[in-house]
Amino acid sequence: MTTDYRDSFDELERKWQDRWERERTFVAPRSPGSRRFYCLEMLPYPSGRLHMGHVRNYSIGDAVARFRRMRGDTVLHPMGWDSFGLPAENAAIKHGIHPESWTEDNIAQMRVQLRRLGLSYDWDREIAAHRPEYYRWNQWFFLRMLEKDLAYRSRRRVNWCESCRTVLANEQVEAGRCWRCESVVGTRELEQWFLRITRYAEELNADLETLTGWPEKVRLMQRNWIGKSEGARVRFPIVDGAGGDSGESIEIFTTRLDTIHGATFCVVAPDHPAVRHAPAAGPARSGLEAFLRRAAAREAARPGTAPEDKDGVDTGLRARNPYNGEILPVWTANFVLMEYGTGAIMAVPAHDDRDFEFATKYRLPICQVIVPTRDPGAVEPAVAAFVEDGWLIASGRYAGLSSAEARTVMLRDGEAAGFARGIVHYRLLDWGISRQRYWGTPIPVIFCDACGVVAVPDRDLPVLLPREVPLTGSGGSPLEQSEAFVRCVCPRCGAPARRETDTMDTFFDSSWYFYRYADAANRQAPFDSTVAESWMPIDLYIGGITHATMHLIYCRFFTKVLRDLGLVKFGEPVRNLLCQGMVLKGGTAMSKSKGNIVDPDDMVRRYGADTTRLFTLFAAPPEKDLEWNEAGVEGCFRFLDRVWRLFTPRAATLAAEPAPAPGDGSGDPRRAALRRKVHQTIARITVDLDRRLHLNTPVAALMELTNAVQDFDREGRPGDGPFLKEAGQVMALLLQPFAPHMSEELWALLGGEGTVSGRRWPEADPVWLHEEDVEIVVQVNGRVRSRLRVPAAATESEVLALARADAHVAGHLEGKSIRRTVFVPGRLLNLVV
RNA sequence: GCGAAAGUGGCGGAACUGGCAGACGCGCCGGACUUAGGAUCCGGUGGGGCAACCCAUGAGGGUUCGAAUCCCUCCUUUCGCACCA
Repeated sequence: MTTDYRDSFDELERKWQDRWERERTFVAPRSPGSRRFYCLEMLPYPSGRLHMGHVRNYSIGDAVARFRRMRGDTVLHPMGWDSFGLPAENAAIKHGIHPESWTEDNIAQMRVQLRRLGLSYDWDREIAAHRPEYYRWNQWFFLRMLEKDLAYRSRRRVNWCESCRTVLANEQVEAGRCWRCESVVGTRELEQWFLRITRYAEELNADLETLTGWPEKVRLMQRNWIGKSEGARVRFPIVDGAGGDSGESIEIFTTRLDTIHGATFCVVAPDHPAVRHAPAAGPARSGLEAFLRRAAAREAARPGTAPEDKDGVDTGLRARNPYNGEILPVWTANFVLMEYGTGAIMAVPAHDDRDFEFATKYRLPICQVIVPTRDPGAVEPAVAAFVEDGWLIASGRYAGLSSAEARTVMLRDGEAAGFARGIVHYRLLDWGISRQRYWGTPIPVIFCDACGVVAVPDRDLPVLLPREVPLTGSGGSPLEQSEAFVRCVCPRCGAPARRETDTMDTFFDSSWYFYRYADAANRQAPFDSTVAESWMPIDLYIGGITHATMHLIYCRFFTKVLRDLGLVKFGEPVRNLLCQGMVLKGGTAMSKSKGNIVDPDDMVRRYGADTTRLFTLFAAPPEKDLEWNEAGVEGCFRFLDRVWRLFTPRAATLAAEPAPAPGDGSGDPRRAALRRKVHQTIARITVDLDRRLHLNTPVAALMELTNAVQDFDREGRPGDGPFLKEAGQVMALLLQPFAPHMSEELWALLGGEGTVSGRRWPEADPVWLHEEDVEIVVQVNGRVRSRLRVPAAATESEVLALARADAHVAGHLEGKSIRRTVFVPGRLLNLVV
């Protein structure tokens, strides 16, 4: 007796989940053999509830992991928790729960949810960032970086989010707003710990070239973020009223040294030191002060955003262009930023859009020195800046050179004369990791009045986060309130000392966690190098695009540091990166405030894990956004239901049938067609998973196969058993990546040996892959006129003869002569008349 | 503004290196079985004539025997960056 799929999926899915766990099916060995596959999904923050974005992410990863396992790879597929961070602390403040219990409760809940989805994780390797056995290694890495001068302390103006009451790294400020709470970010001057990621700027940029398994989009975003620009610094001496050197100078940064003869003024940032040296008296003075007030007011109103209009004023200072001796006025204006380059520029209105706009507004001279062709006729007056490279004119002895040549030659001359210096500039800034919050890794340093900043010795790690700390959400670092934590003795001199009370940015935690998975139980070291190297780099890393310039730059940086510490031999942690799209409902991302959340538990309860997973894979290709559609979920459920009804009522009978021999059925067109479909489906799905990472088309192929079996079965005949059995067993095997529970159940019912999870992926029998008869499309002048069934091996002349005889074709050939024929064997014949 | 990606039925999406456009699913229409059906099964489903043909992959042009696919121009959408010198 059989039951409805609707009544049995829950029990069935739980049964297989229990069995996988009991048999430790997905536990990976300590080190893999030659064929390994590290399949990783970005670790979640334990918010307490899984959302559909997680389900999609993990369904994609699980499909790949299960497929690779069946293909014979030793697969590492772990899961863990990015469990430090602000929400736990906020929950503690709001509800009076300790962040630790809040976090652990959430983890427990989410683990249950993940298990119910039947994801093939090796839970033995589970990690959680907030546990001392994990974060002690954060501290250990920090100390290594301190030794290498990769971590340093500096007083700086930093981004400050008032709402989160903490510092933000540059990467965490998006258009002037906090990446987490979206409130406007201000600045504060604070002593902070920084990681010298800029030391790796060049390598981080150059190695992007080697990341061929990454989406172009992410590489581009990183390239922009690193912002490499090659140029020169040039010193412009400040001259006094008589034209003599004042002894002062301003240094400008330019990437277009070739245009320097066209400089007609200089511009410094409003907060540039030179502004303070502007003449103290004279009519210009009041204008300057008014401008500085305007700039300050604008900055206070909308910090960190670009002003709407260019605004500036002549400082009264004069500078000499060292390349041609020309005396230029020095302006200060709101479009020049102190944070970039030297905070000062030479303005070349003829060849820079911003300079052009500014010069036009203030009627400053525009002087053309680059022309688009080597040999221009008359030079037209500029109506817009010509910003491309070209050839130099009006540039003294450099006239006639190309822009590129000129940059090289002029830099060399300027360096020889001592007023220019070639530099490579990066937009990337050092990573500020200090956070004035409780729920994070304590930074392992001690301040001693006598010895200064002292590193906590390795033997004293971990520096434990004290449990009882008042959390109010206001004031400085919460750890300052814990006397027992703060007071310590200096490890160097033994005098009373104070501990650092800031904690680490949680992005530190997630920058290396994938190494820990490789050797999660290690108590002596963050990981054993040999073991980690046997699994790393990650073969496929799956997550959202949101981390393109944060996590994914930090973790590349970290791996380069680990390499330089001698812990690993490679410099890039991720071979292939898949950025999956978002899950939308009604065209926008699901969110509580919009009230358009679809609860994964609800879906699993109503349709089961298989259906829920199947839908997330089927409804859209992985990298595109997916619109949640309940009717589509029903469709996936119906598909599984159909598979169920097709095979389970007679599973016992089929189980007793023999498998068809390799050539069986070839004499019977109906049976041959089914076997062909079965084997073609194997081939198709294998290619899609193996080479293209397409997950929606394999599901479609499985549906087609089901339809074919249904059609075959409609006119069932005695002796069909072996053929149905083959189809059912192949179906069971191919379903494993997409609907693993149904896969196992079907396999078991059809008398399959062992479990599908423990079996090899099926091989398509080449005999059934090629069709004996193929349909050839006959075109006349590129338009389809007929279709012919011919033997696969038919030659051009044979097909041509058949085509001429075809009534449809003949009608279009009447009264015309064939000028040319194009024949694609097995595909098409095009007659050009 | 700069840069990137993408535009295919009513909808989600197929179409490997240029070779049958619309696989598969949803929705819709018709039918069967039914007391009933939002279950299941069968048939149909890009548009126009409804027959043989014509028109269709954002718009326009080009290359080609042949273009959703390659090239050019434009439009739209999404994303990223946004005075980066």
